Amino acid sequence: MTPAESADRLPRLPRAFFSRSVLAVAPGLLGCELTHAGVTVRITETEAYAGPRDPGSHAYRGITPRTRPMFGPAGFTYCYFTYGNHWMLCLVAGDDGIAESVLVRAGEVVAGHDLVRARRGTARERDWGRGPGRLAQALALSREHTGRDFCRPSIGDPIELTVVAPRHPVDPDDVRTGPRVGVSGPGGDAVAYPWRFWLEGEPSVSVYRPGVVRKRRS
DNA sequence: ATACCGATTGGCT
DNA sequence: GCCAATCGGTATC
Repeated sequence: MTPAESADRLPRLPRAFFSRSVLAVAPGLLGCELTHAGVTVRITETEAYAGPRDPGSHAYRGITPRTRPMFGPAGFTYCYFTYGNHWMLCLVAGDDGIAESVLVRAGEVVAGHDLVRARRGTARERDWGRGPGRLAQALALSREHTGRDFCRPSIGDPIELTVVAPRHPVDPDDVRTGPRVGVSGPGGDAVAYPWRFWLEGEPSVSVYRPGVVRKRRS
């Protein structure tokens, strides 16, 4: 079965799925299958970022050209570039005007192995989607994929990205939560923001790394 | 116009 | 475990 065929067996998750609170959407994406550019991954790790009141979010300082998709309706992508090398994939959640999004941090490659092998170079298979930068590279996502409607792609401007429900149900006992990875400042607070979600025992889940402590810019 | 920095990764010790 | 790479976005002057 080709990746496109497997993705087409199940309907896309509807916009209503993403229009809920990001704290429901982020864990709800675990086990779901994400397909883009010939590759399908099973999502194993996500993080929630919640609006201008969340100091760990890019939306904390208000709307900017880069973060604009986050302030729009659910069901759109927010892709951004960081550290001079890496693209990240976020899926916008919540209501229009509420800046919420889910960072897709890791996934297990379930289709399109040959494409991923070519895109990820010498990396071991376990590392193909282990971390948000690696995952975006496996899925061939970059600047042209931000701000795109993946629930109802517009005619003539297709984004070939689909998210479908888990092929096999996720056991709730396998879902773990903890502090977000690499978030500096108060947004990395393990008690106030335990907004990282992952599937226990999955080799593709990225390693935890605390954010660097630095004083908050005024 | 310029300085600072990051929701990371890969290579090396 | 440690650290350099690398550059666009954002803030600041």
